[in-house]
Amino acid sequence: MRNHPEITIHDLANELKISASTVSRALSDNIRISDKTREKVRQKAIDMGYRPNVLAAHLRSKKTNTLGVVVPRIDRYFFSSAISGIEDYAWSKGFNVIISQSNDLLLKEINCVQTLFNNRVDGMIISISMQTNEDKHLKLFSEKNIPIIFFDRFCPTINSDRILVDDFDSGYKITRHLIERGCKRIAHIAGPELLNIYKDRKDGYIKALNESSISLSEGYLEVTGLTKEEGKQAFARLMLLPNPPDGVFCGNDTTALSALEYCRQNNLKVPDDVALIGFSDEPFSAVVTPSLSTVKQPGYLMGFQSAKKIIHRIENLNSIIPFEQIILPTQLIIRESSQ
Amino acid sequence: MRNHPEITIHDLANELKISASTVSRALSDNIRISDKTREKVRQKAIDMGYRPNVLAAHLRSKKTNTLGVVVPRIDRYFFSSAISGIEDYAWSKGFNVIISQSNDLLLKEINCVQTLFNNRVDGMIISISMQTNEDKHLKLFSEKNIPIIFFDRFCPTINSDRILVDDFDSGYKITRHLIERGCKRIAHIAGPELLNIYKDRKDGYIKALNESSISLSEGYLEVTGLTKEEGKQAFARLMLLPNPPDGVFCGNDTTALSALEYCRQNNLKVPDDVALIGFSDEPFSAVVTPSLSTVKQPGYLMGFQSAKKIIHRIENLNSIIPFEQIILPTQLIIRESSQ
DNA sequence: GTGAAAGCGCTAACAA
DNA sequence: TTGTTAGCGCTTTCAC
Repeated sequence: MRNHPEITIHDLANELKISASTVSRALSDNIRISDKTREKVRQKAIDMGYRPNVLAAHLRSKKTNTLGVVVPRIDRYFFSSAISGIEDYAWSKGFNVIISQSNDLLLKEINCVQTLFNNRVDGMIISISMQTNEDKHLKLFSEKNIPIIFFDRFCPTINSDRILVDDFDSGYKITRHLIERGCKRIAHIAGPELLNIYKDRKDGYIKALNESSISLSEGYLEVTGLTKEEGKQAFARLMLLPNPPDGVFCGNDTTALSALEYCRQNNLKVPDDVALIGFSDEPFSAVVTPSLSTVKQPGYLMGFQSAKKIIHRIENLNSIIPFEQIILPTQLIIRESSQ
Repeated sequence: MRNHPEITIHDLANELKISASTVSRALSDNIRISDKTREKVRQKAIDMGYRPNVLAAHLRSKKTNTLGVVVPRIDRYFFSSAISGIEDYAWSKGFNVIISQSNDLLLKEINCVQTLFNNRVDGMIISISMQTNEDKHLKLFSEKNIPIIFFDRFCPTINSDRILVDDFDSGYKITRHLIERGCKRIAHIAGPELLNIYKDRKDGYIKALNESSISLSEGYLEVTGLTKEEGKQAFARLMLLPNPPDGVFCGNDTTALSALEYCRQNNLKVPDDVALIGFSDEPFSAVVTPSLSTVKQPGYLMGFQSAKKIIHRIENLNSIIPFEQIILPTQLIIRESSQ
C-alpha cells in the first residue's frame, strides 16, 4: 500500500554516477570527502526526497540512538517533569526516548526492562518500583556494558551512575523546622524501607529528633505504601493515639493531602492542632487550603542531567569513566500548613 | 567493549543442525512447523541465551512496532494520563512508544513529527500545538499511508481518525449551569480559535447564551493563550469592566486558578461575587479552596482508545477502514466555586 | 578522495 | 514441514 517507493543511497549514487559509499560518507559528514561531492550529494538528497533509513544504519552500526526510560508512573508530576527533562536533552542530541511505566510493580518493571533490552536501547534511565527487591533484570544491562542510570530511586546492588536528591537532609530539615516552630510530638508517615528515598527521609527525621530533646515516641512512626487511602488510615491511627502528635512529616504530598482532609472532617485545625509537611511539591500543594509545606525536588533537572550523563557515557563507551552519584539539593518550602 | 558476542538464529540453527529459516519460523510461532521442532528451538534459544535482534527484523519486515506520540507538554496531567493509556495498551500489544513534546510550538512540533517519520514509526498519535496552522508535516504521514490519529486537538485539514471529547457540549453545559444558578452576566476566557477545542467550548458558551435571555455583552469574551499570567490579566480586565461579570467560564483550570488568586487578592468572594468554572479537572482543582468546578475529560481512556485504534489500523494496513471521529463524553463537576 | 565488496541478523519467496 | 536463496539499506574495511 505504500505508494512512493523509498529513495536509497543507491538511487542517489546512480543519479550522480558515484558509488553508494561515497554518498554514505557525504551524508554523514566528517569523513574525508571533497566539498564539491558533499554538496552535490546533499542537494540531490533534498531534490529526490531522500530520507535515511535509520533502521538499516542501526543494524549495521549496532547503535539505536535510543534511550529507554522506566518510571513508576508517568502521570505523577515529579516523573512527568523528569521525563520532560530527559526528552528535551535527548532530542537535542538526536536520541529517541522510549518510555515505559512499572506501575510500582516488580513484575511489570521486569517486563519493561526486558523489552527495552531486547529493543537494544543504547542506555536506560530508571527509577525503580516500590517492590523492587531483586536486581537480576537490571544486571542484564551492566553485564553487557549498556549504560544504566538511576534517578531518585536506585537499586543499591547495581554499580552505576545515580542522580539523586538529598532525602536524608530533606527529612532532617523538615523535622528541624517542625521542632523550631514549637512542635513537641512529631510523627512520620514513611514509605517502604526498601527504597532509599524513604529510608533516608526517615533517617533524617530520626537524626533531627535525636539531636533535640524530643525522642521518638511509641507509635509515632507509620510505614505505608503512601497512597491516598493508606495515608489517611495511617494519619487516623496517629491522631487516635492517647497522645496524638502536634506535627506530622508525611512521606509525600498525597499523604499530606489526605491528612489535611482528615483534619477537615474531624475539625482539627492545621497548623494549630497539628502541623503538616509533605514531600515533592506537587502542583496542588501550593493551592490547597491551607497551603502545604513541602520539599521541592528538581524533577526536570534530574531528568535533564540523567540524559546528559547517560548520553555522554554512550558516546564514550570504551573510555573508563568512574561511576558518579550526584546529589542535587532540595528546597524546603514553608507554607501555611506548618507556619 | 561488549563482552559476550550475541547469539543469532544461525548459531541456533548450527547447533540444532537445521536451517536458519526454520529457527526463524519456530520462534515466530503460527507458521506451519512441527511442534517437536518448535519446542527444540525454543529450548535451545533459552539455553543459549538468544535474544532476537528486533532491528534486523524491522529492517526486513519494514515494520518497527513503534508508535510515535506528540503532545504539547508531557507534564500536564491530561496529557500524561493520556500517555499512560497509550503506553498500557501499546505495550500489551508488543508496541513501543516514542514520546515527544512540542511545547505548544509549531516549529518544535514539525521537528518532532519529522523525527518520528524518519524513525519510521508505524503510526503516530498526536495532539497538535496551539500554533499549528499548517499541515505539511502531517501530510507526510497520510501521503505515505502511515496511520495518524489525533486526540483532543486535531488538524481539520487532515483526513484521519480522531478521538475527541465533546467540547461544544461541555461549554454549553458549563454555561447552562451558570445560568441556572442565577448568573446574569457571564463571561468567557477562551483559548486560540485555531484549536477546535477552544472554538467548540466558546461556541457552546454562545449557544447557551443565545438560548437564554442573556446576551453576550461587549468585552465579555477574552481570547488568550490560557497561561497563568495571561489568564490573570484577562480576568483582571473582565473584573474592571464597568459592569463586571458574576460568572466566568475559564478556558482551562490553570486560568480558573489564577482567577481565584485574583479574587483572593482583591477581596472578591467566590462564588458569591463571581462564580468560576474551569476545564480539565487538574489534580489541584478538587483540593483548592474554594474547590473548582470543572469538566473532567477521560485522558487515560482517550490515550488507550487512540492506541487501540491506531494499532488496529496498523495491523490491517491494506483493508480499507473508514475514518472515524469518536467523541467521548465529559463530566461536569460542580464544586464550591460555582455552587 | 572514491569505489568495490562484504555483511549486520533477519524474513520471505520459492523450492523441495 | 523444512531448506535455499536473496535481499532489506546501510556502514565499513580494504583497495586504488
